[in-house]
Amino acid sequence: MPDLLSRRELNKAATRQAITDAALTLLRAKGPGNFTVEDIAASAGISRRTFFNYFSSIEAALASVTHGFLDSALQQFRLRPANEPVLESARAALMQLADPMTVAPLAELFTLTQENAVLSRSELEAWDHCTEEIISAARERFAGTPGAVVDELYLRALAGSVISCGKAAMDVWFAQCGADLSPASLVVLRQLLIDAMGHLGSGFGSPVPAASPSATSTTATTHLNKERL
Amino acid sequence: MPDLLSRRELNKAATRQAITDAALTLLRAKGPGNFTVEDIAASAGISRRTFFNYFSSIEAALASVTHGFLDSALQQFRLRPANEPVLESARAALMQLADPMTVAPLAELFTLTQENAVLSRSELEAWDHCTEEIISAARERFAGTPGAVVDELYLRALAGSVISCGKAAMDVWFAQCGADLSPASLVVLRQLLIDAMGHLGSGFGSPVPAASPSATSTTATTHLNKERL
DNA sequence: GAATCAACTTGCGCGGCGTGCAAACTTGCA
DNA sequence: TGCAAGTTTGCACGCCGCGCAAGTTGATTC
Repeated sequence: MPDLLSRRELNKAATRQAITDAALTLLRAKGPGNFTVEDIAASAGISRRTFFNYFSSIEAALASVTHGFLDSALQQFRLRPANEPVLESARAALMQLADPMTVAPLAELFTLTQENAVLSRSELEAWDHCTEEIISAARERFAGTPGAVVDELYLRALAGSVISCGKAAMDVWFAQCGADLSPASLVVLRQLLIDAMGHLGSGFGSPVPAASPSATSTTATTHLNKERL
Repeated sequence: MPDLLSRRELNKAATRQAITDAALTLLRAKGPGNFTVEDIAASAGISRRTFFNYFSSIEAALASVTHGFLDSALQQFRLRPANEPVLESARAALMQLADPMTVAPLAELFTLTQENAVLSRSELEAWDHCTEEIISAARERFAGTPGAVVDELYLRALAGSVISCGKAAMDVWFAQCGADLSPASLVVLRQLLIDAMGHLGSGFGSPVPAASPSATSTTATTHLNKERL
């Protein structure tokens, strides 16, 4: 009993990491769908069977990257003060993650995964899982206020929308910037996240339509977001 | 030669239908994961290989139900006037579908699928696919107005949120009403859809029922508990 | 340290999946 | 009628995902 983390736990964590590393390496080298579990196992120095002790499929192994990202997003969300509006908490939580270290793995996975149906399935699952977690977190928050009846529809609609907007921002970012992780690119990402939350906070009211010539929505919506507080 | 639909097309449609019917029947009888492609093929009177000519997996075959539902939702959406606000179009489109005939298959699939991770994966894919379609539809709509620069973020965030809210309404409905397809239950569903779109349109402004006795959502959901019984 | 037990790894086997291929069979059309 | 194009089917193959039982490794106790 030397450490808080026993040798066993360390080994497991290391193995898990080795698997995802191997999977990512192979994904880079061969492209999606062109390698097998056996390849990953060999590359990670374990048996095929052991792979399945950790992940139920190749996609699951790769999706752990997304899970990691979303988990830390959730962690940030939970750190926000309970009396803060949910939208603002979400915005702040996402903001924390728009730094190179955190975003880089996800960005790479996106670029390697894009245009591949099989893989993106697990990605969808990861985002959905995160939605459920946010629902839980928000429910706990509301449950703190005494006598309140938690409106399940409100919770689920809100959480789902927040996630959708976060995802939309990511999608647009990848479409525009590719795997570019430069500071300028990350500024764009942050702004997209802010804008998306702004749209959501303002009920998708004005921004886009037709005639209005100027206002690329970037500047317009940030203010809206601020007013909503 | 005789018909607009050739014999070939009719046969294909019939086979496709036979497959999904067989899959649903087996799902009802044995539960998710407890039957094979071979079972479906036998039950549909075709070979295992032919099954794979139509669907790439059992889940895909079952998800065709969801696809059908969402496709008709999309069709309704496209029928709305182009100058109408997107949110209103979405609300109206979803409203059209809250009738027994349309909702029944989806409801059953939900109840049979719930609590099963493997199946819900394909469901997620179906919803995601619908999101992409809505993005296309909305883009076309905006592109119709000359000189407009279509804001991709706005589009994707909005479409994703609309779908999320629709899904949230469905989830809450199933959780509360189960597979109940009575008129009263469908009224509840309609109200949930309206409320969800309302939340979205108001930027999720009135946080949570809590103290505020106002608004549609509170009344709708409380009625619901009564009727549930 | 030796004994012990729980946790983890590994090889094996098995049924099922998804697909390329080539040989039948069906439909559309001249 | 006969040919061209489209469909179904059986076969074979590699891979997947998991149960099982036998090893191996890490922690605990005396």
